Order: sequence, then structure tokens, then C-alpha cells
Amino acid sequence: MRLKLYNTMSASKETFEPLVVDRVTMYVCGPTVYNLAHIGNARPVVVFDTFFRLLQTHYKTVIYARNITDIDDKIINAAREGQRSIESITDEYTLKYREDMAQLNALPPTLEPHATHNIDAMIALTRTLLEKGHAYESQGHVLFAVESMADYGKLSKRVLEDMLAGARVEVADYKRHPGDFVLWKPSAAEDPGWDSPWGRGRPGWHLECSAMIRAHLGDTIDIHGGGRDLIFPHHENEIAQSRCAHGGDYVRYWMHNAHLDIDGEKMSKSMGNFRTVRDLLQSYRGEVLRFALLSAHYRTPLNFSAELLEQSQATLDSLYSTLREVQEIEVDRQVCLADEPFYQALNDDLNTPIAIAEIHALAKQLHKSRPDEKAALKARMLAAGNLLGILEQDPAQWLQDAASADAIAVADIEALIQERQAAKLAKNYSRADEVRAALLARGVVLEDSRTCTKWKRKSD
RNA sequence: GGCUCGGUGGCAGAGUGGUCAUGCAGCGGACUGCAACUCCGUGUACGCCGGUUCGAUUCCGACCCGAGCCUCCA
Repeated sequence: MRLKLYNTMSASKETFEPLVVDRVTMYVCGPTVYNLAHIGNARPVVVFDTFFRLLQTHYKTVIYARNITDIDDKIINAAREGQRSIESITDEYTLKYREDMAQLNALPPTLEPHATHNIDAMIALTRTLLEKGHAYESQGHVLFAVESMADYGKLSKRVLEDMLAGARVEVADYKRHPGDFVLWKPSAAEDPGWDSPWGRGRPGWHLECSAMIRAHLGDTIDIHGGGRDLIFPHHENEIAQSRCAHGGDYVRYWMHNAHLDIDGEKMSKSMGNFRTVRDLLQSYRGEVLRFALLSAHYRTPLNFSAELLEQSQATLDSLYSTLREVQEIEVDRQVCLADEPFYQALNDDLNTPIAIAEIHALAKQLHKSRPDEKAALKARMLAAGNLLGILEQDPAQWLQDAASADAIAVADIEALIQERQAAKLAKNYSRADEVRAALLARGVVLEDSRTCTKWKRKSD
């Protein structure tokens, strides 16, 4: 089956073909590690993790790199303000980032290059750009000269003059052209820096990704992903650096996810209207957050709200309930993905809402199916869940997990259910209803079947 | 100002030139001791105005409204 994806560069859906047969290289911009990731930062992680899973069904080798930006002015400022060392900050937030993303069922990327481990590659790239006349030195800085590149602006579809018309920021006096950007900047004695032909300094942000991509994945990679807000200037500048230094193609397919909105406005650090993943994990399991992020197509803005999370939780509960019904049934793991509607949906530019709708369709079929059909349907549901990174936990465990520490204990629940069962047999229905009501008041919902009573916790 | 991208039923959210998204909520029914779960049924939704068409939510144009980028940002 062919995989189609929307390429920001061509602004259209294209059929994906890797540069090298059976080998895909993908790079996604990772975090600057100076604070906790917010749920908006988690969207590309979950989206590209799902894409990573999908790619692995097509290709033998998929190399997925997500960088750690561990040198940046924001980190330096955080260190100064917190009176801490740079390393203690970057170590702490790198670790927390990995933990948070793991909670969202995001697989570790194949590679996790750190900017500070690749300074040599950045210096080399800067030197090449200087040699080829695409960069210049000015007041201790090395800058990229945007006018030296004919088609600068191709990704973001804008031309230099247009951008200047709306420029709202004062132009630094060391720039020849307002659009020029820093490749290398000088470091004050107390700031972190590395020796370079242009004195002790540190790399500009855009340089890091270009250099690390070349060092770890090669001159041309298949897929480069990130949030929409990175299209300009970050990715545009990466293209400028890499193409001018090495020629040829830099990235074959550009993929960008839309943002999360809060009350119709973009969630962002600067707006202050964000929720950290760590904070949300206090109230919701990671899988619920993941499901919420996949409930809209990745290129569509998603309104992030308590309602969304509640609904995501309810939907997962329902799907896990279905799986619990067939918990005893052994599944035959052989699922022919090519025939699956959910797989076709994912192969069409990662259409996760349709894939989720197909899971609902499978759950419905499962309820209505004959006993001999259930194993195959369960296998298909699990295969879909596996690609989306959901439905992989033990269903009973999922439904019975206590959200809070003061929740009623499992043993107490089961004792009460037994008591109610005895009351029912004795036709003492008022007592049976009393027990059921008491459990409901403590967040436990009972589901009677002919042979037994199952239960689950409800979040409300 | 320039450049992108949107406006779908109570809510979330896909998609399409002509019978269907899907989920949640609602309503009616079956099942049940009663419920829950599950099942069956149930909604003249596509910003506004023109145009193209046998037929447009879907294509084209104008308009209104909103968002993003142009500054760190997923």
C-alpha cells in the first residue's frame, strides 16, 4: 500500500518514496531543555511517534532522530535566574522530557543528538558557508546572508521584501540585511562557549539542526517534521544553511503539525495559556492525553479543553470495555494490514480521526459477532491500537485503575459485589440497589451479565 | 501591510460534486428484578452572496468572521 503525505514544500499530498530503498530517515525538532514540556509540545511528539510506527510497517529500517537543544540563550538565562549550572538544568529537563513523552506511549527515537555534542559539525558548517560566500563575519558574529540564496523563502512561500514590510523588530546593527540570521555568536566570559575560528562563542539555533542532521542522517533526509511555527524562520533557515553548504536536496518531505488552541487562541509559552504534560498527568493517564491529541487530524488546529479530555477518557473506557469482554480469547497476531480500513486511513496523510472511527466500527462488530469471529476482530482492534499507541494495556486493569489515592480499594469493591450478589439471589433487591448506589457514589459502576458482575471506575 | 490556513448538526471532529463519517450528549424502543453495559431506531450540518453544473457543503469569484506566521515558540 502506498503512503501519502502532505508536503509543506509543495503544499500538496504526495506519494512517499524513500531516497534509499527500504530505509527512511526522519528528523523532528525536539525540545530546548530549560523547562517542562507543555501539552502543545507533546503534539508533534505523539503525531510523529504514530508516523514512526506507521513507517516501520512499510520499511525495514527507519531512523528517527529527535534532537535535544541543550545550548540556548533561554537556558543561559534560566541558569542565571535560578543560580544553577547549565548542566543541572539541561540534565533535569532532558530527563523529565523523556519521562513525560514515555508516559504518552511515545517510543524513544532511534537517535537523540544533543547540540553540545555536535559543536564541531556546527563549526565546520559555518566555515563552509563562509568559504562559499553565503556568510560573513561582523562584530564577532557569523551571519548567514539571505540575499546570497536565490530561492530563500521557498518553504514558507514568502519573499524577503514582503517580510520586511511587516517587520516589527529592530534590526541589529551587525546585520547587512535585516533577514540575515546568526550562525555563530560570541559568548561573554561567564557564558558557555566553545573555541572557534571566530573566537569563543556558541551556535545559533538554526545551525544546530542542519549540522546534526548532516552528522547523523546525511546530506539529504526523507522527512523533517515539527510544529507549524517552525516553518519560518527555523526550517527556512535550515534549508538555506544546508543547501548552500552542500548543494542538492536537504529534505524531501516537510511535515508540520498545527497547534493546540485554548479558547480559540494558540497555546504557547509566551501567551502563558499552557498546561504542562506533567501537570495533566496528575489528572489523566498518558494514554488519555495521547488519544486526545490524535482525535483531530495533525494538520488541523485542535481545541484543547477539559471536555476533550473527558471525552477521550470515556472513549478509551468504552474501547477497553469491549476488549475486556474478549479478554479470555487468544488472538492470532496475523493481521493483514493492507486490507484494514484503519491502515488505509493512516496511510492517507496520517488520518487518525478516521482510523479511530474504524476502531469504533471494529468494536461494534465485535459486540455483534459470533464466538468464532471474535478472535480475528480482537486481533484487528489491537493491531489498530498498536499503530496508534493505544489499547495496549490490560483492559480490566485499565478500567479498574484508581485515579486517586483515596479511592475505594479493589478488595472492598469485590466484597460489596459479592454481598450484592447474595442479596440478588435472595431477591432482596432493595439491598442490592443500595450496594450498587453506594459503589456508584464512590465512582464504581457495575455491569451485570448473566454469569457475573463486572465493574469499572468512572472519572466523575 | 505581506504570506498561509480555516468557518460542518448541542459539542468534538472526518469527508465528499448526486444514498453513510465517527464519537459524545439527546430522544424512542429491546434487553434487565430495576439499572448499567450492549443492541435497534432517531437529526432536511456544512459562514454569507453570486457563478459553473442536470445537481454543490464539496469547484470558481466576491464578501463577512476567525486563526497562524512575518519576534522566542511544537
